[in-house]
Amino acid sequence: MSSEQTPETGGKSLFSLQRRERLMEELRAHGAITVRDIAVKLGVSELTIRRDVNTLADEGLVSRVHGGATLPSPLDRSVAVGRPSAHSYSVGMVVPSLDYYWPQVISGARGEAEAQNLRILVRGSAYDAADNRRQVQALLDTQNIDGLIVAPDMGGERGKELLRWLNALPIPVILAERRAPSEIPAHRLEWVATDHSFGAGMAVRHLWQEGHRMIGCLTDSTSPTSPHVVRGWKQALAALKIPLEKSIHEDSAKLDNGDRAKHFDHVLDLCRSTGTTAMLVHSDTQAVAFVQHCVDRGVDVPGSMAIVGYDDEVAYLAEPAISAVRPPKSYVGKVAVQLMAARLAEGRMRPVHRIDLNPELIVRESSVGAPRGLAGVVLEDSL
Amino acid sequence: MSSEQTPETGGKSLFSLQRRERLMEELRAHGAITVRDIAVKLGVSELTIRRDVNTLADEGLVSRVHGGATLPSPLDRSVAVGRPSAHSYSVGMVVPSLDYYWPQVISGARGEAEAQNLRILVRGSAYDAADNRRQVQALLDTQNIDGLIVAPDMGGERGKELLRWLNALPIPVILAERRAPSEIPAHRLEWVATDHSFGAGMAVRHLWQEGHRMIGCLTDSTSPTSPHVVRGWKQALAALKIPLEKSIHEDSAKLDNGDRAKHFDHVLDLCRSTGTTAMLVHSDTQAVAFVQHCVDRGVDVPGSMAIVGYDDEVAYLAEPAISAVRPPKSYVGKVAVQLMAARLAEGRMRPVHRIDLNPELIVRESSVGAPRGLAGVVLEDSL
DNA sequence: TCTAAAACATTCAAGATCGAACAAATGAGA
DNA sequence: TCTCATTTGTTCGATCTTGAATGTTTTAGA
Repeated sequence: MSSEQTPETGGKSLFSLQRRERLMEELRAHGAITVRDIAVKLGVSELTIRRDVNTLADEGLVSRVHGGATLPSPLDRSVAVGRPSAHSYSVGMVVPSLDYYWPQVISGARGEAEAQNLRILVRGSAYDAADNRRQVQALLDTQNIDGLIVAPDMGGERGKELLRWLNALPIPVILAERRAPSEIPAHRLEWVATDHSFGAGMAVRHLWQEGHRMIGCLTDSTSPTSPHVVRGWKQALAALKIPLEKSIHEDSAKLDNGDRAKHFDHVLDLCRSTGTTAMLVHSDTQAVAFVQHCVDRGVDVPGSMAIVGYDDEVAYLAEPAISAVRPPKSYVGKVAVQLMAARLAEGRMRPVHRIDLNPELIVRESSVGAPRGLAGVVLEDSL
Repeated sequence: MSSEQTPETGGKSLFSLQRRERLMEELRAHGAITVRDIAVKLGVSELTIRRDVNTLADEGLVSRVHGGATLPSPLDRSVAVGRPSAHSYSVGMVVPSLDYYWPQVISGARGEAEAQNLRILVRGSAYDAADNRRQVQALLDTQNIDGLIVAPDMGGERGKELLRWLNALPIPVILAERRAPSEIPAHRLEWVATDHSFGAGMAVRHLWQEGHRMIGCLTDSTSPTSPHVVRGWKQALAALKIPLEKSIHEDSAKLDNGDRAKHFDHVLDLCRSTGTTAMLVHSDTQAVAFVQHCVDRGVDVPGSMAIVGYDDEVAYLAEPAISAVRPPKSYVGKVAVQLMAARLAEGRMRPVHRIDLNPELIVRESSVGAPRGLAGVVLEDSL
């Protein structure tokens, strides 16, 4: 074959940088290269390739071996020794609220950051993609950020666009309490998120075990976690063969106090007519309000109506104390920082990690004991 | 298999560094090696292996024994210098194969175990729930296990029963490359698994970007990972709006050599009639066979048929070298041990972690360049 | 304890690879 | 266009890696 001599470069010589890039490509494809093969392939002398290999080896990008080069190996003493990486990094953190939920996440992150010798720069944002991006950009511009932990708003096309932008940033990005949907190929994004769906399922199964056979769900559709809670509730119903179409699913997101009371009465009516004896209530603040309403209406909790709150900020304050699903907020922050530290230390070779954390079910008084049913209870004047 | 003499490097010789890496891998996978076995396996003389062992022993990475080498042992006077070596915990590990896939997982686990000062006890099992349970029970009975890493068979009712049993064990249990289905409430089980579905999607999107518009899938239905690969393939097709019902999905699991050739011809016929110009082939061994078949039939790879293999054990040996999705096997083991160490250290307060790792796409020659189509290619006599 | 087989160390040689020195070519800037 | 700095190529002796040959040590079994 006459063409055997022809290098693939088609006669044009490459600059050394391009050549080294090619060399690394071959290396990534085959794991190892011989000086001879590459020299022939690129149409340059072996000595040139050897010099390239030396350069790359000095930067720690390859391991030199007699006859060629391999991907950096831990057995290669030249790279193995000099990497204690005492270098300290700065990590930006953008969260959608500094009042609710996120303080504990931040606190977990700060604690771990201290252990990992990282600096954390926190910025609050709104539940809004445009503002998320503004805040991230501000961190990138003014601070010297080595990595980013962020909980972006993912609604609509703007959310997807934001995710694509985050995925393309030159620094590692870790989502907190968010997951990129699989249809957008954010192949570099890592995340750590609570499995709210699992948490909801746990609550439903707990209520089932206490003897409840119709279990409803009250949600707050304004919260980003709400869809996951609903999904978990539905899956659990399906697994327990509770008919979904007969089960109560109400939303009292945007109601003010007066309307809320009316809505709660409506819910109690529905419970009575469907035989529902237990409710999963998303956001424990709302659960507190609902329990209060039940007590006001003479509905015994948990006797006539068992309640599990989703989230555990204030659930213990109610009378009776409310059982609640508690997301591992501080661990979300902690694990995010662990991921970031490992990513910064290990670089690209480390595979993308995506972590689910399970919440915990805290059983208090509002959900224990067999159901007595609501049938005999009359609103307005019980007994 | 033609001859057991054939080294598995397929004739390509390795550099010394790669050989030593392989040696360490075998060592971590099996605990001990004989000079002879490795020499045969890598196709070099025993003397060479002995020299490698000496080199590694000088660095304290192995302990020399008559006939081979073992992992560094505290009994070995030459390494006994600065070792606290009081193993805090023992972790059992039960995997379904010691020949395929799992050696690298075990190697990663052992490497991390050393860093975490844990002891790992490995047992091979069959791809069978009953045997899994037997092996776990044996570890529980005879060794003093503080934790368990296991890759159980999850098929059928027996698989579910096994998971429930594992979930109820008094020690922490971590699944490797397995996920408990959400319908069984294994609320204590943690896991680390490769997101094969993501990997398949990555391959499809890569082929799409290279210009392919009909992308088929060849699977091996006997493998537990196969369903995930197929799911990822289907999802990616849907996302790219490739009609699933017109796309090729064939299985050549239980075919012997002659039938396989026929089946491959059948597949090529289908490709021609559907306009399919690219295939995702599960298990890279099968991908190698398929590429070989294409070359034999005068079908140009990648010009007329682009191929991406799933898994990356031997893909680089084919001619042309096959692009492949590479699961992060050693990280699966490594992360499992990290999870276990943290669990043993922190106890019940730590939330349950469930980790997905993304595979990597290694682009080689078999998938690059725009498709030319199969239309003009005639089987049996090209040109 | 003794013996045979296997494993090991040592030496040497062949072949390949490497690197120093110098020459030639190339590209950027005056 | 010319010059200088940088990159690349050639030559050749030095160095590295591997394997065969040979003698010594270790191991397992009688």
